[in-house]
Amino acid sequence: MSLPHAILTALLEKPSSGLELTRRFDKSIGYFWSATHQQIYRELGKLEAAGQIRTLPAAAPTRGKKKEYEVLPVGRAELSAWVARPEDPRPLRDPLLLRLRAAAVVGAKGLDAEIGRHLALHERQLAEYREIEARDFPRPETLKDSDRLRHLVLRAGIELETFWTGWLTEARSSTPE
Amino acid sequence: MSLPHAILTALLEKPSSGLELTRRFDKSIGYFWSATHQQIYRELGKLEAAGQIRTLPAAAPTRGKKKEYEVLPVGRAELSAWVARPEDPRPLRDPLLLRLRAAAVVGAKGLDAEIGRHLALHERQLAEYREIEARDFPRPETLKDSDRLRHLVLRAGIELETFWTGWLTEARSSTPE
DNA sequence: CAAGTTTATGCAACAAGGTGCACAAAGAAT
DNA sequence: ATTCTTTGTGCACCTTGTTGCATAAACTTG
Repeated sequence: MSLPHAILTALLEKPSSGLELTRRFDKSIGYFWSATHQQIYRELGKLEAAGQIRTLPAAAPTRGKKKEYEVLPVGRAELSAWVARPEDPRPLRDPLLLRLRAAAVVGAKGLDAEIGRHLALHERQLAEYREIEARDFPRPETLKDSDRLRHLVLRAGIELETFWTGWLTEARSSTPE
Repeated sequence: MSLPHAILTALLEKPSSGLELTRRFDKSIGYFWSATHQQIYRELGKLEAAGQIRTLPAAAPTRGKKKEYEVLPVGRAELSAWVARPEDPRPLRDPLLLRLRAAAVVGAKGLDAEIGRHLALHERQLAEYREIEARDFPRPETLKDSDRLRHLVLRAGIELETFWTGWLTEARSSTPE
């Protein structure tokens, strides 16, 4: 139930078309809530039908059939209410941890390669987050409220990737075979 | 694509019926791959049709009676192959981080209560993991391979919950309103 | 032993996410 | 000017996960 709220947030930051949203999801909100373009188009249709967003007909800049959406007051109210709505954290669901557990039963043959591969991926993600932090939040103690929240979210990403790289390094050195 | 492998792992540790699996998922494998009983029954049917598991002879076919399953060699081979099969980590998907992001746009009213609630939940989970560690792995340096892998998985859980409690504590103290 | 509870299996329907493909228009290449 | 590519929207279908309900046997209790 979070995709519509992710879209509302993105549209409030800047009115956009479906494809623009898809691209912006790839680099900002998508870091912690990814979505394909089909998901986004479908959801835009639902949100429009529900009266939470509408298309901006006048603002079409030459591109073919492009449709730009903006958030209506009802949509903003819904998002605002959702921010405070109780919702339990999702239980952890990680295939790699499951694989270690399986390896404890059938043997860890070939697992070390996968661990190394994941380690490299997480190291890259961590580096990317750190670049964003250096670029967008050079002076964390002087942020206004909204930017402090954004920085907090980024910190979560950084700390999570830090955990993974550390844990995977440990795992690699202690995996049999 | 991980549920069948979770079930194969659980069945290799101990042949079980559907309901027994459901209960065991609630406390061990379910910590990092949860599943409802309907998911499990459906998957057991598929695995049996695929010839990876079979019912133990003693069981009767009709409704209401217990059916015990065990893993066949084909199933074990599939699980073993899956352990080494490349599979990228899933992108992070966390509604609470999304809510902070939304709060940066529409205001953080009521968010602090949710953060406090999540903090309590994660603290409880962390305490539970630590109890399991103290009970099952009192001397981590003397473990055999299979137990070292299980301990590694538990460590991941502990470190993840440690991250969340720390991050949420920080978030609570720096959330406006 | 009749009635209710617990244990155990399973179907139907739905919601959410994801893959593949179709189609239409604008711009670039030959 | 015709083909090719890119941009942009969207449908159809499939898998995974969840909710609610149905059914049947076994155990419990007055």
